[in-house]
Amino acid sequence: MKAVLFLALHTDEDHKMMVKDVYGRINVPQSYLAKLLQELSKHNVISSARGPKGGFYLSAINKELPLIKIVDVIDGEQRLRSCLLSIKECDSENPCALHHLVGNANSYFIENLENTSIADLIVDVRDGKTVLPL
Amino acid sequence: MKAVLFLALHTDEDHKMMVKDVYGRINVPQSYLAKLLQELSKHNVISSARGPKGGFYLSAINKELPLIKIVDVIDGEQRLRSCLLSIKECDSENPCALHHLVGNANSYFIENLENTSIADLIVDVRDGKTVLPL
DNA sequence: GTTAGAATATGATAAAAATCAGATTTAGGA
DNA sequence: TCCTAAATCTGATTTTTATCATATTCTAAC
Repeated sequence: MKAVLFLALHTDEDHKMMVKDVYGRINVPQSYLAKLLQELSKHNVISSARGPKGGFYLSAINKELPLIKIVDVIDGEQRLRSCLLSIKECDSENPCALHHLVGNANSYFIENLENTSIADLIVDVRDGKTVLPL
Repeated sequence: MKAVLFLALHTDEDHKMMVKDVYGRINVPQSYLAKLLQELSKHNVISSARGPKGGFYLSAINKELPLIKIVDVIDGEQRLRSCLLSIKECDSENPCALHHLVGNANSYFIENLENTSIADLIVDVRDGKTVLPL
């Protein structure tokens, strides 16, 4: 997530960045970051170009993607969507014991991830409304 | 969490249960469950008695404990309380890029864990309002 | 075309979390 | 008092996740 936002902030089709120029800026080990970015690239969440002048970057299309894409690719679609007690049939009709504790908090969060694009976030960062450190 | 709720439902000072009678009911490996229960017992979230006629159980006092205690003992206090981007200084004054996506969803959840006791949950289970399977 | 610089692919290692196993302590009952 | 049944303690093993290393493929520029 940090890496994608960082790339969104600093790259586009004409300005790419290599892993070795990113990992130090966001405090993520180089090799791990490389694997994550490759995974995101493979699933077309971010873009990449090989060879000299190559690197990772976010195209205009990439930047319009909802944030949930990043989560789904890296952590899997179940990560945010499964019941707290891992009960398959848990829903508002047949709620598990913890269901009401979450209430709509989780779906609220998921919907935000679905309705917010990468571009939306960097607007706020550029405006100084939010921060993206380390 | 499942184990504690299960114990809350089936035990008290006069009716204890051993790990071997619990793990199968909640689909948790015996040894892992044993370690978790010992940890909870050590921190007085649940009660235990050694020797014959011994076992784990929830005292009346245990049952009045807020659910957050379980999370804090097992996963640590930071598990639910740290910023999504792991930024130390992230708060509403100085929000990280993802801060508003969570909004009050997380604090809503945490407050529910703080304000709901184990006993509160088993009332609903006993009334058939919620389920506690596997 | 050749070279060099980048991502990509693949598998190995390290660290963390989950799980297992066994020795130790405690307590109830004969 | 002794035996047995339970939790407790400790460390080992397994599994998962994170991290590393390296060979391969692609591509821009000369």
